[in-house]
Amino acid sequence: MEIKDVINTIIKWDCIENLRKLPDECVDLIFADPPYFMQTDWVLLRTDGSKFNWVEDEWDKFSWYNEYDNFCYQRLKECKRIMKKDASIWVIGSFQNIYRIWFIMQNLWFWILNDVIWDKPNAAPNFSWTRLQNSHETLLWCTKSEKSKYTFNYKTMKHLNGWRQEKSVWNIWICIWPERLKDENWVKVHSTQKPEALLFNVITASSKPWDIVLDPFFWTGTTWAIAKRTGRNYIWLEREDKYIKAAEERLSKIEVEHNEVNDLELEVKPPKVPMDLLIKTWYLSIWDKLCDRSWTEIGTVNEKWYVDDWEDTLSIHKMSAKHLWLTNNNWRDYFRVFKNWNLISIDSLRYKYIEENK
Amino acid sequence: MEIKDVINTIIKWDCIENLRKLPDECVDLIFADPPYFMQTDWVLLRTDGSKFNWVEDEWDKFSWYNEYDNFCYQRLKECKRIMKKDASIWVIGSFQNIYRIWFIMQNLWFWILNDVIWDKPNAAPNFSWTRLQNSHETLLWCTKSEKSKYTFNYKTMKHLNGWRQEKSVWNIWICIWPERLKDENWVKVHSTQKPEALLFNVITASSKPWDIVLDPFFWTGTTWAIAKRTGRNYIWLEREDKYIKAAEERLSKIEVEHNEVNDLELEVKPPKVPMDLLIKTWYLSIWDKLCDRSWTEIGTVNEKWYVDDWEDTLSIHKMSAKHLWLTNNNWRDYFRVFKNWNLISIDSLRYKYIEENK
DNA sequence: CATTGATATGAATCCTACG
DNA sequence: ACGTAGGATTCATATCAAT
Repeated sequence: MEIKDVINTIIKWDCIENLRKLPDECVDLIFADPPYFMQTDWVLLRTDGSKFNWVEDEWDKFSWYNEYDNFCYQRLKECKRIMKKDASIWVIGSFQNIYRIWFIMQNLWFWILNDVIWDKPNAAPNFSWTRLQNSHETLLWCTKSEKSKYTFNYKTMKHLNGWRQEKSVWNIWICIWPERLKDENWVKVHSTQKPEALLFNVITASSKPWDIVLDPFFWTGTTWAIAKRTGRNYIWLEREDKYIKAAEERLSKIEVEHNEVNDLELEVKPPKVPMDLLIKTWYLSIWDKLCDRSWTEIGTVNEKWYVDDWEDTLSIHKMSAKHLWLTNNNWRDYFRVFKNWNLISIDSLRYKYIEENK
Repeated sequence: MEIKDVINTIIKWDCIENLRKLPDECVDLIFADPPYFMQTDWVLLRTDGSKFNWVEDEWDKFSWYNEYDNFCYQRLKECKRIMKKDASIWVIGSFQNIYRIWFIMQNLWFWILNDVIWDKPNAAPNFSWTRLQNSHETLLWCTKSEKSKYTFNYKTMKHLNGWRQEKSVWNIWICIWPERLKDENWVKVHSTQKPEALLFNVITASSKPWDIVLDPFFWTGTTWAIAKRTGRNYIWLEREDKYIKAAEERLSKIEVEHNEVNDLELEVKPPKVPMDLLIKTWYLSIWDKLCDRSWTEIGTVNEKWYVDDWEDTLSIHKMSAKHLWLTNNNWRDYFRVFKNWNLISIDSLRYKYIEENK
């Protein structure tokens, strides 16, 4: 089976068997929403006597931890296999399952980047008064290995968060009508439909346009709806007809939206301005005297862009480290140059270079 | 060793050996703050060249996962032994360790009630644009077994939360000066001092006045400061002199505060006044007509304190269930009695009985 | 005295291209 | 793969000095 056969189409199949048919290292992002394993054999009543519609679907009936562990292990193992080298995976769960899941994932040598809390301001209340209202779920954001050069769109997320860096706690409303899918009898199609805002955050934070996104569990297609809208590709594994029908209808209404967020226009990396460039362009001259910020003379820049003090010739980092009594130093703002009767930091020369050479 | 020898005093000892000396089933509440097993073996400098100080203490050094797992397992096992039958335990951690901790606790057959997120609005930022800012920690609230009749002060927590149900996400500031303890050189005494607000929530939610509170790890005594102030007893295990000194000084300044929260005055349970008592004392009469809240007559109370409708004789719960088309019902407020030309709920008769027969 | 600006700091698996 | 050198970066809050 090849990627071109499965991309951007809906294919009805059983999850695990066909996951196994996908080629190695073929997807960039996985969003996995395994069943939650809630052990609710009892009927939970509201205090007014009406029945609370709990998760009671057939897929949530696992009689043993072992069975659940094995279920997740098999799928997560396949996920790891089909992930590209630098892909990342998000797994969502609650206290009933997420701790077991991360234990399984650690055994598979996934590497965790963050555990993210989905804080639900409008979560269902606790009717029994016996515990705290369970108002959050947990997402694990992991890479295939410690060495992965994963995608993280820092600036885009910062932009979406009012220009402050995005935190590990996300305040997002749970899915309600009209976003919530209902069937012809006005019954919700799926008991754990995830809100679009959550998937939007996941996809925006950790994927690029044209990346291939996969959801290995068989839900309502929120993942693919957002993947399509944000201009990502998707592989769609779906098992049950009723879900396929709802999702197809939903997807047909969605068009790709091009904008600065979806197209990652904010992710321009700042240019690096190395010492030799500053010297070549005469922002810094060989034999310029370097001082620290209190006008103490340290040394001069030589023709190899190293710094000479009275006894050593060292890289700019090693030299600042030496004078700070450290073994290494990355303090970019340590050195000053005497120019126009002022002390100017090398960093400000870099900014000047960038400003004047746009 | 007996409880009377260790209660409300500071005892210098090595943690695990002396935990083993405590008798079985002697504490009501445990707050455990194990080392987080941070694997930070590099140096991070701020942009001004200063060093970012994170946890580098010896107590967080473990050779590998199994050593850490064993460390936690030994202590949590002892915790379970010394917990009273209905005691509960809170364990705090972050993604580096909390998933391993819960795996260990599941193997010890602890029963989880909630995982609580401590959302830190003023957490340290992420300096390097590589991940989301890690702005939370996780607490696991567990009982010794599924059958525990643990303490949960629902109404008190609701009161503290603006009369809304307390959630599983707590927004609490990290501990800063002046709350943060400093030594004579103005250096923080401990790298991981927990804020008092967090401990206050834990103790208030899950313990009663005079309960015995234990913290099996050797920190700055925030747990005991709050335990003392809220009128709980404590057992204090401490290892290092510098921590003992700081904590003793801190504790000497604290006095028990009596108020409606600490004394749980809001936790008045709905009165348990059985039907027969209401009838014996003439708050309710045999043959009184029972209605629902819309004046529809349901039936009458008979001499055996059951309810007769036109066809059945059932307990008060089964009867309300029948009329609500349910298999069972615990809605205490369903039935009304026609008295003085008003409909009065049976519950309000119970309150009246309690009020007039104190 | 009020306001402003510089400085300090907190349980964080926190860089990357090149040779 | 690994070592090395060079370059880029943070948020909320509190304190304290300066204006």
